[in-house]
Amino acid sequence: MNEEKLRFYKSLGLKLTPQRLAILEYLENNRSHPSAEDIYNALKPRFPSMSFATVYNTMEVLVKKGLVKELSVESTRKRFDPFTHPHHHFFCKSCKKVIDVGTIKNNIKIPEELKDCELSEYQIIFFGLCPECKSKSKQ
Amino acid sequence: MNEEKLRFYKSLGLKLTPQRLAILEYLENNRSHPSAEDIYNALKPRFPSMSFATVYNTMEVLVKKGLVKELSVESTRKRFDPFTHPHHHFFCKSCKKVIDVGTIKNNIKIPEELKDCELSEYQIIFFGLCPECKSKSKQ
DNA sequence: TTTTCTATCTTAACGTATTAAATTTATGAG
DNA sequence: CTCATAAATTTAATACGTTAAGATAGAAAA
Repeated sequence: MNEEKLRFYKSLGLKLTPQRLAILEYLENNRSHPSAEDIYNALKPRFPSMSFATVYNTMEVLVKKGLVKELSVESTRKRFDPFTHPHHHFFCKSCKKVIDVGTIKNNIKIPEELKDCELSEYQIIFFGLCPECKSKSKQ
Repeated sequence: MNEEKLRFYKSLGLKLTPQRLAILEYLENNRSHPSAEDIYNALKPRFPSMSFATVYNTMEVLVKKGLVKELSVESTRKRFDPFTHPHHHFFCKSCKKVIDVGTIKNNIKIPEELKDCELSEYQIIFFGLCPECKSKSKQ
């Protein structure tokens, strides 16, 4: 990771521990949608003493800083999205894979019902079977 | 609950036990978005022996039959929606309340990325603070 | 009514997320 | 560079939501 990146993370008020740097590195240019366990497993080899608490703590900080988004595609566990540009998602009900979907052309109008709410964002989630699971289910 | 409703539920192949009838009755004309616990608490007074397993089992059946939808607004617990007409949702990050939003005028085009997927539905979820939590946060 | 079959209940286990306390570490001031 | 401090990590325990298995009860069918 280069100097500029390091300065950037520091400028956010983040203490740069080896574990955090490893998590940041893992997330950089990562277009998957890892669960806490995915992150934990990925870093375990390099940091055998690493705990889930560290993963959750770090991810909470990163979400607050806007460096990562939290997905609500599953109702049993958190999924994180390191790609923060506006986009949407598909969720495969069978294999739990998430597929990125570009922004939807027709821009959504803010519904009348929400005129007194403070809106921060919206997500569109498509549900179904990914190509692999689709063909498996037809056998 | 009237005869017609009973016949309808039976026609779906549902065995009509008192607990199920109570859950169905609770859901009828219910425009909230209960969690399993909400349902459990609502029925506990009438059915002190009722267990969570029964709630989950029944809801699973109802979701399969299409009488209830499962929402993915929270990543730590399930929320159910007994109102199955097409519509979308707002989720308050603070009090976890869900607000219904009518269908969005511009119909969403199926994204190119998903052309090989088998799509079953999509959800649009707005996130932010509901009017109450918004005013509280400004004090 | 008797039999069969399914739903329910209880209990326990599971996966995931969160918390508290004690220890260790990064950082900035001196 | 050393030290003091605040912050992060570790460990362990705990909370929460969900699911599974076996025993029981109850509804439907004959």
